[in-house]
Amino acid sequence: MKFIVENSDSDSKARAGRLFTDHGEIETPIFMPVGTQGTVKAVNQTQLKKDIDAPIILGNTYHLYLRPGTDILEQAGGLHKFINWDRAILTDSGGYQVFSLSELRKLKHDGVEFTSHLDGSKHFFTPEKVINIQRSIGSDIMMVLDECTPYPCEYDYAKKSKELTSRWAALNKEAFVNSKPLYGHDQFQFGIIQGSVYKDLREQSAKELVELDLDGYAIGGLAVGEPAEDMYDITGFTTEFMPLDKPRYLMGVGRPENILESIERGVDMFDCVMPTRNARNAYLFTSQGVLTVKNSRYKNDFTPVDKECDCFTCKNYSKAYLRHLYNAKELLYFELATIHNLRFYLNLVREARKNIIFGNFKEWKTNIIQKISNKIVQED
RNA sequence: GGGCAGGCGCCAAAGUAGGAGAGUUGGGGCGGACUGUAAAUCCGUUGGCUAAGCCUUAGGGGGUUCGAUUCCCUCCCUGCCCA
Repeated sequence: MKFIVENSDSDSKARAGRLFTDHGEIETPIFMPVGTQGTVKAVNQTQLKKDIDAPIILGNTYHLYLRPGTDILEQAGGLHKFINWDRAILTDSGGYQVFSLSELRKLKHDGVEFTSHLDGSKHFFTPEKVINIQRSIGSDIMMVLDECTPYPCEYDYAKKSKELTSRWAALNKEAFVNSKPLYGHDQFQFGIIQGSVYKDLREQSAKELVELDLDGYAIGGLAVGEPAEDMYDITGFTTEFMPLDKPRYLMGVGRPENILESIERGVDMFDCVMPTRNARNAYLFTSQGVLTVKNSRYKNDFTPVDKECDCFTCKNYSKAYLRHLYNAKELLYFELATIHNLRFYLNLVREARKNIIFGNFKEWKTNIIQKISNKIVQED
């Protein structure tokens, strides 16, 4: 995989890079909208391109495997064709479902057994199987199977889990080498560094994965309930052991301020359900702070969600209208709110990139975080 | 005009063969949470006050009773049926 670091910030580890895939270039730092089931909830692919301008989105191996299933995906010619998306796709392996569906799975030495949340059927995921499914999906970036540990996590468990993840990663690599893309475009594979909040485990995990010479490396198992300071600390510590010339992906993160702090610590890629899920739950991000648009104080506020925002929603509609749509349970609400939040996230990382290139990332970051992380209480 | 069935908190209802209590369930309102999505979900709250207590409340008024949302009388209102 070709990845070039174009510019590094002088007084932090922040970098501006460019990632090349057969489905387009991705300027980093980047935020990748989550589209678990082959759709970023509430918005369509044209909106993702035109209104949000996302160069890459996520899909999920576990969910797509259960439904529609690999046979349908293969008949469709892969996920890109199936969902009519010609930009990049990264698929998570199902490792997060090991965590989030913990009551429905059993961890084994060689894989994980899931009880489908859809119909109760049993399925067994191994590193090899996860690669094969992702071959059927045809994602540009495939993630290795891992265990995303919960928080808090005992040291001994974190150690065992990290060992499991490293062992699986080697098997992933083997399956990767022994298989081929199905649809004529290249696919790459990222490893996932685990180790909970324990630095020695993080270091070992990073080294073990780097040894496998994968196309990129992710930091997993963070943003699962630990204090933000721990997340920053572990992130900054872990990137020290990640190759400079490969993309670094912090999985599942996060709030806008989390992303900026992690960019400072050397991370290039992010994903999170927060902008999409929170949009659906009336929580909107703006340049002046966060707001809950369902609150009664907005019932006659006919100004845009964010005066400084250039998104379709802010250019055309008011907070009062969004609040009305939300309260009336109108479907247009989800679309407008999701467009706004995703545009905000993508604009934020684009701005971060500019400021890294300008060389004043840290100063910009400090100022912007102060503005965007407060809760708007007064009318602005 | 007559008969029958009803009127319970913002709304719609449940319940009470008289007995704990501003009191059940939905909805609505209000507030909060959400971090590699089992999430258009979940949680809290929703009479008043001089608030670990007190006051006022089940269509209005009156009665029986130690005690009434529940029983009786009367008036008002709603729905259905008959003239």
